[in-house]
Amino acid sequence: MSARAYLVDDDEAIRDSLGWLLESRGVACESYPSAEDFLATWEPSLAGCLLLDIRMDGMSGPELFDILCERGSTLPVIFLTGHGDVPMAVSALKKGAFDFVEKPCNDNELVNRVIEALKLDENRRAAASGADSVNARVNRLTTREQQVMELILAGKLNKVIADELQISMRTVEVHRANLFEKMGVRTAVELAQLLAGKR
Amino acid sequence: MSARAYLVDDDEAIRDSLGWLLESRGVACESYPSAEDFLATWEPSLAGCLLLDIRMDGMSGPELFDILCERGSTLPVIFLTGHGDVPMAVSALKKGAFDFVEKPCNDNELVNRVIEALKLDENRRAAASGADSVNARVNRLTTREQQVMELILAGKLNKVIADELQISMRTVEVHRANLFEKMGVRTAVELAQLLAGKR
DNA sequence: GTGCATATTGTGGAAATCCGCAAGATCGCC
DNA sequence: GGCGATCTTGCGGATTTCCACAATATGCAC
Repeated sequence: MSARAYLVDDDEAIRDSLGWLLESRGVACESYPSAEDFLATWEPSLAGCLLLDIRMDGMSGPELFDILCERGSTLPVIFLTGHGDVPMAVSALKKGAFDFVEKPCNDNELVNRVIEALKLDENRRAAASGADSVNARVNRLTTREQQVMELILAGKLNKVIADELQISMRTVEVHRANLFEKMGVRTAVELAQLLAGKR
Repeated sequence: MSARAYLVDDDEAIRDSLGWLLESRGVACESYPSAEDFLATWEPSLAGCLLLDIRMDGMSGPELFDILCERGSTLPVIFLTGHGDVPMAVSALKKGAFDFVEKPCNDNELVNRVIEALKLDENRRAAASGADSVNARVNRLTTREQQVMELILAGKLNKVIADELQISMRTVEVHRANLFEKMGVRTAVELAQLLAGKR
């Protein structure tokens, strides 16, 4: 499923006009008539951004946003509202909403925001995939190799590691070489930088 | 100068009442009748938070905020406004304002926000001082030592470093030992972790 | 000129790392 | 029982690091 704008609004006229606007600017778009409908479809891999009406029958926009956040969604959310409400805007933005715009709004502005949001999501996913590949590599390490890695990252010498793990230095050397191989690094420094901030 | 709430509002009545409210809750407070007055006093070392009225004679709150941001201020800013304006709230928060509250507002709420803002600033400064101490140490390194450090962080062996810098291995060893000493680390791994994310 | 910081190099030895070669033990799975 | 993954160890040599001792050169500031 490629990246697209997910539009959630209970007003069919708005879904149609906004959907047409976005498509006409080259932004793929998918519409949902209720928060519940979108929530049923949502999964963490959905990429793109979310255009969310505030007031809807059933679940409100902010309620959906809260639930998605709890479930680990990082989808940038642009709130749409017909009735200006400062506290709600403040609350939404402080919770991490991408934007909060009042209807009616300038078409160009809105499309630009959507494009910005799509770009943000793309960048985030690119960064996360890097982290994932590192995690995947860490998980391929055997238990012993992970233990040795911890001690290497603590800056300890092989002899000290051998002592702490109650094994011979030679064994430590073997684990060390194997885990470097698996992690795709050639020195302890590279390893430290690869895992910077991950422990 | 200890941390405090800086209150900027052109309405003397509000300065007095808000100042009294904050003081009565144990929050040190300092008032300014105009954005220009505060700007004249401001310096990067000012710690605490800023309570900023939107509409004022002369420079407006958002204008002051923009200028402070340009000058590198990290002071959390709470905007105060009497006339709800969603686009302005959105703009302020997206630029990094801490909060945006409408007057009149609940006293307890406001004091709580101020306390949160003060805590945020304190945490930020604590984190920054750690980073600063690292930067200070880096700055104490000589040019050559910094060059050698870069290459060490690139995971290169002393012999390679010697080759690239066109100096003897022995000299690299000397620089290496000296910079480790100055940076307060004992291994290249510790060095890499100390500078994680800083280059 | 003197003094200080910086940069440079050499010698030589102790300590540590890196690595190929070889091999034994355990454990779970088919 | 056999196979594969994992953990383990030893030997020996090449390579690298670490460091004390010793020394020369340059440039800047007082």
